[in-house]
Amino acid sequence: MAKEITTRKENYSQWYNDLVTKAELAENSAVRGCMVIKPYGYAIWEFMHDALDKMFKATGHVNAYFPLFIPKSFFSREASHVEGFAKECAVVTHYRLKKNPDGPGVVVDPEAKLEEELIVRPTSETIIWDTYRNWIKSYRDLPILVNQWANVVRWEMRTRLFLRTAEFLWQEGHTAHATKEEAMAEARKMLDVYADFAENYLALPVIRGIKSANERFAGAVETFCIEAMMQDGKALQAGTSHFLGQNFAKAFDVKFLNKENKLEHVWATSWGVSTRLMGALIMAHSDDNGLVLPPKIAPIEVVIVPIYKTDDQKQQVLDYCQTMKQRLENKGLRVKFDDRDTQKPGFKFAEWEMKGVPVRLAAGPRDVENATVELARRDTMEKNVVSEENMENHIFDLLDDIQNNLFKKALEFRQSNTFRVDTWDEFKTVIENGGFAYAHWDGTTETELKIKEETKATLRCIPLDDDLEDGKCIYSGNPSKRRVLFAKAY
RNA sequence: CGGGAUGUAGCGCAGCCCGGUAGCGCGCUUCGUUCGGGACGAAGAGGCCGCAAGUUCGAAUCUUGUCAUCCCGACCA
Repeated sequence: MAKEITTRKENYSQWYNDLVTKAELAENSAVRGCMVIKPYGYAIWEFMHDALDKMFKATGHVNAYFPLFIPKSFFSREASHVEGFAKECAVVTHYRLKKNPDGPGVVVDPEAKLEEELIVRPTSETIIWDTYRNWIKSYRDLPILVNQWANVVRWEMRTRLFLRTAEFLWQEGHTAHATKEEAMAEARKMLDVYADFAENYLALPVIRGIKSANERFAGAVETFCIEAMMQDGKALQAGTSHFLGQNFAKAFDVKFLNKENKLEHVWATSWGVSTRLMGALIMAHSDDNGLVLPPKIAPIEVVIVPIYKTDDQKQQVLDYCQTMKQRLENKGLRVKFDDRDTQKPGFKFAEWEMKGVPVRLAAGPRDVENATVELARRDTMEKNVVSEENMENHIFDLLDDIQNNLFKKALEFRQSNTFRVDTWDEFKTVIENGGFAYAHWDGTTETELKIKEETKATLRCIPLDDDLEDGKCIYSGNPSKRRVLFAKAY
């Protein structure tokens, strides 16, 4: 059923390499799984960054920046948090190199050992909460609504480009509130922001839900998430928003005087999305011709390809295309005029398709003569010749239509691979074929782990918008109040 | 860290079993013909065959070690 679009070489190498490559660090280096994001790939990230940043600001947040290095002692404070990250931290132990006394090159200067090791941030909760202690004294200082755009390092055992790299780019929001209700509302609000972004910008339908205790973020009281289905039927967690309760405030001793003049710990949230979203985008929409980008985050919305034979034609056609480019840019569109003389039109068509450009405008002598242009859309590969008079409107319509169509297609795909299952056999079949299974679960971690062990399916989330319904656990047969979402995941 | 596989030109790979001067496709360079869907012909450039030791007159090929990568587990956004 589901087409497999993976990060395997044989399937993606040609176009995928335009976006990203695995970093080739020093020979024999233990640093593995770092990625180089190439300019075209980075441009896509920038569009995500800009759109999200606007949404954060529209919801009252501001940006700040905290240090890359975190003293080791900070990690000893919140027990479950440190446990969650301890196994994947890069540790700085020295601060100086010196010339190798026994040969060429440099060695670590043993004299320059740090008294306290520094941890390269795997996430910034600890250093931010240490800082918040000094910022927060009174209820008048609250709420603090701060976001940070940064890189983080997690020393994963096994890496995969975009989905799980040793270093990745992300944003992390860290907020502090006077009341539990306000913090909870913030965590929910940011989940909605992510869902809105995924669906309206990335054309990626998502399911909002709550993580089970087992899948919860280390140190959180409640973890909300959005889950998306990729084209092979597997689930990808596209974003998380955590209600941290007072855990970090207690660990870092962040207290404020409330209106009743009583000392109280603050309530917290944190939320983040990463360059993993690019992986989601690729795996959700791409086809055998390469990348397919939703117009709203396509670095190039329209590419113009001229077609000509003779020199006379060339000049005419180039002038014609130049006019089209100007007209489209005047309308605020992101346009690329591919006037390279070194490639043939057919080559250019294929190349821009590979890069996912939503709309292609081609024009040759025939079009100049008839005052037309040829418009091709990336998602369906349909072509149409239209009069140049209304070409702007046609293109706006096309861009809208592509954006909507990509979402619709992804949604229909997800729906046709999502099943409500009531027997263990059905459950296993759905999971094996790759798909989402809504099933009853008895609410215990023990059952969750056993299901994982036997089927590789993980409990993706307890959906927020699911109706309550009495039933029996798919595995244990114990009573259950609602269905939860199971799937194989990346 | 366990199990499996791989490492040869920028990319994708053959050659290894059975040792004897390094091959193919794509890409790249030059010239010509082409140009409305990845053009064709001719001529070129490009390799410490992952690294190290060993066996041998001789190693991409055999042996040992080592490093790295990929896949499957455990871990994770």
